[in-house]
Amino acid sequence: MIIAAAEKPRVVIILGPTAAGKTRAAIEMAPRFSGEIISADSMQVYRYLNIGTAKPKAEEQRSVRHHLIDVVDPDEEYSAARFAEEAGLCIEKIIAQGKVPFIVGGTGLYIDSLLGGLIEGPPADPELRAYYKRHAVQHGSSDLHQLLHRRDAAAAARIHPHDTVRIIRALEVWEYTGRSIVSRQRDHGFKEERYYCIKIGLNAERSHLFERISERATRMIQDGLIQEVEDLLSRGYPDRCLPLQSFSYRSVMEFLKGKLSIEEMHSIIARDTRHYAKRQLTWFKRDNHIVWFKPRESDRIEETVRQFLESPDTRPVD
RNA sequence: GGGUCGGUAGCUCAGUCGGUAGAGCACGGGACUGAAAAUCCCGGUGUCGGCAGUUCGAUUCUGCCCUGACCCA
Repeated sequence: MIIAAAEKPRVVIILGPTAAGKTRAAIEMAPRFSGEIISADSMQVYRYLNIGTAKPKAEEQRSVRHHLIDVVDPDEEYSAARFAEEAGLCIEKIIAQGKVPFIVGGTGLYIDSLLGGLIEGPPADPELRAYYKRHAVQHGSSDLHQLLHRRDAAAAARIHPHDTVRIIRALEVWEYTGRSIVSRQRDHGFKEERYYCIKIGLNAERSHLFERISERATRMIQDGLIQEVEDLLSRGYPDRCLPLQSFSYRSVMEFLKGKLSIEEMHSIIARDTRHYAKRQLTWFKRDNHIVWFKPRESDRIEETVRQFLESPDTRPVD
């Protein structure tokens, strides 16, 4: 008896730095291939954060089915692991309907953990994290790094003494499993390959991208970003909660406290967004499976997606 | 017209008792495995306003010019 190898689910990924035109491209492409969109954006999962996260507008979300937008409240926790799990379920459902999943977003870690899985490890322990964070504030992050060094020297060697977030995660993994986070990372490398995918990268010339970022910041303010923040605060969400600490929102709160003029607020939002775009590009650059396009190259993108969807399931050669 | 204080990196400024200069931010590069729009690391990119003088050597001292702010007329 011959057992045919089960084909891996086919998914289309659209990724790239912020403001490169991913949303637009996705809304244009998905209907042509009877696709549904799964947002891979760590901020668009939050309800009520619409303008500042450049969430697709209501009518855009109606034109194509969207998933993993507005799934948690702003004071809830979300994580790469949860994303990978939920996005995986969405993919199953979409494929069961004979449709094509389009994963669209700029959160590189989310995309990689969906495609390649995360290392085995304990979930976040908020109390433990708060405890170590206090320690770092009182004694300095280097002191916390010393503590990690005593328990898990291999992890300490790979994590910078100032990188509090990673020091804490390494300690968390150590305490729950008694094993080093690095021994797990070493062989993992997001290599799992759960899906057969094409990665469409969207990017523009740096100067052009920066112009788009500045224009978008202007538009967000015109569209009512300040009101959005006031609404969030009046709903009772504390300004400390994670999504409100993200770049578009924290500057608005500084403005509301009178610490920034509106012009300063705009330029700081634009600056922080530029920095973010650069970090995203650094993340994506090391992935040589991405096929890069400029914004507005719909025809070429469509052609590439079509070839991928019609091709037999053979992995492209590196 | 006279006077005072300025002109140094993209911006704000420091500095050189004469040996061609350095901070913050911007900007560039990088890391990243359950916080990732988070967190962190590395990098100075320059006719020192212009021209002349003194000097072995001038961004630094002198003179003139240009230019900005302020003050007096």
